[in-house]
Amino acid sequence: MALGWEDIRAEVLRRIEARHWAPGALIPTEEALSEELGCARTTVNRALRDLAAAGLLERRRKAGTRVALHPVRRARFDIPVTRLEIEGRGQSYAFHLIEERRAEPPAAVASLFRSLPGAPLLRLRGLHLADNRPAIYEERWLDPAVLPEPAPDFRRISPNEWLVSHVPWTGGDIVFSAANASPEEVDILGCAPGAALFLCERVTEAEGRPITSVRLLHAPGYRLRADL
Amino acid sequence: MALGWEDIRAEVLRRIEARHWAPGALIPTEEALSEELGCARTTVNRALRDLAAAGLLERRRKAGTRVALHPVRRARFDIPVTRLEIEGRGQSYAFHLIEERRAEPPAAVASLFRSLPGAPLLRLRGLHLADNRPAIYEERWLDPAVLPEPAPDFRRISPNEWLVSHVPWTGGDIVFSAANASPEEVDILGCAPGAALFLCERVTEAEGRPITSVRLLHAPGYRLRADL
DNA sequence: GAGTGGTCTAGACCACGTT
DNA sequence: ACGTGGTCTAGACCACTCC
Repeated sequence: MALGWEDIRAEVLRRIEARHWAPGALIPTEEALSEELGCARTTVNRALRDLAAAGLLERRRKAGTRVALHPVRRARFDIPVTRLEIEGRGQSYAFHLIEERRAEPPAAVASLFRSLPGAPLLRLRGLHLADNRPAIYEERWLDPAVLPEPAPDFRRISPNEWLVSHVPWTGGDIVFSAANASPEEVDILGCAPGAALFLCERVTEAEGRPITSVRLLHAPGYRLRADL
Repeated sequence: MALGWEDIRAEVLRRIEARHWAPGALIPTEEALSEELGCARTTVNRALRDLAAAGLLERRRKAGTRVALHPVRRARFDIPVTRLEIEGRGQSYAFHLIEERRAEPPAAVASLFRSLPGAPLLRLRGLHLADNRPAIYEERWLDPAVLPEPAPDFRRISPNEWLVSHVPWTGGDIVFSAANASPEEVDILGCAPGAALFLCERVTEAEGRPITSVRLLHAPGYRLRADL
């Protein structure tokens, strides 16, 4: 015998899909299921917890466990270091620093960082190359407080890679959208005028404080893959 | 006392961020940690399993647990039913069916569905409206085997919503990209010629077999938000 | 108040993969 | 071969929340 929690999960999933338990309906308690299926309640708990995390069940103490009425498709994807993403496609990687200077950020960025007037941020612009062709154009604002003395040489290591391996992050936001290439971006990325570019805007935080905000413009043809 | 697994996770996270355990370094075994921190090994296991799922640790039997060398940013987002997504923004929702017919799919789709020649799929095209303005143009191929008799009326309920609440899914793929609007899409979405559109291509499977493949073109201005 | 899920414990066995 | 993580068990207590 020896039923594992994955077996229990499979059985519960089967009953949901067979509409043995209808959407919105209450399913038996963990204890009842553990008796029926012949395993410990802990094992049932593990299985139901997993299905709830996947969005198929809704659980509340005392109220019990229900089959989700509107099963949410919850997708996940990994955002690797840009260098590894490119090398993972079998291409060679290079980073070209376009600009590095201290500057007053625009109002929107300043309010995000809650930075004081007169305390400039670090402005970084650069280009990630795959097989020596432009792949991603990056515009970044960075809180200089996270930099050590002496500061890293961003001509040798991209801000992306340096940050990932030197500054512990605790969370952040990402927004994906599409944008037509501006004349300057056409120039930098070598794409057609007005080409549709995949845009990723990311704010990374550590301990509740924004560390860096970055705008990543991907050359035409970029695809972001995720699993359901 | 009564340390919970979240306390253990917090302590381990603290040591990683304080570089008490360097990236790539081996950390103590579950048993050693449980003794040091004064809890059961199960509790340590739960904490380390969670950190591994978040991409901060790498675990292998016998080899032990290491601090990830290149912490992967693992992002998650929910893909709700289109109607709920639009209504959630406080806008009114409507769906307009443009086309519904049986047809032989193009080769790429046919091979995906492993469908036999002479067994046509259902071709659906429609427009999701937010506040009576075009929001998402949808082109879909659907395996008619999943439809009941009589078939649902897709003029009243969008294929998206009907599928989510009637056909259990077990997995799938999503690919996001950016595309310039074609003349036909300009016409349907009422956008500028060549506008950059956010494109979502999704294949949904049940029990390892593709059920539906859909191409969703979002009107300009669409943003997909995710959490790190 | 009482029912249900959330978690902890201590011990045990097993699977895997490095050595 | 053997060390490490993966999991199961049985029992217990607690937290939340519905009634």
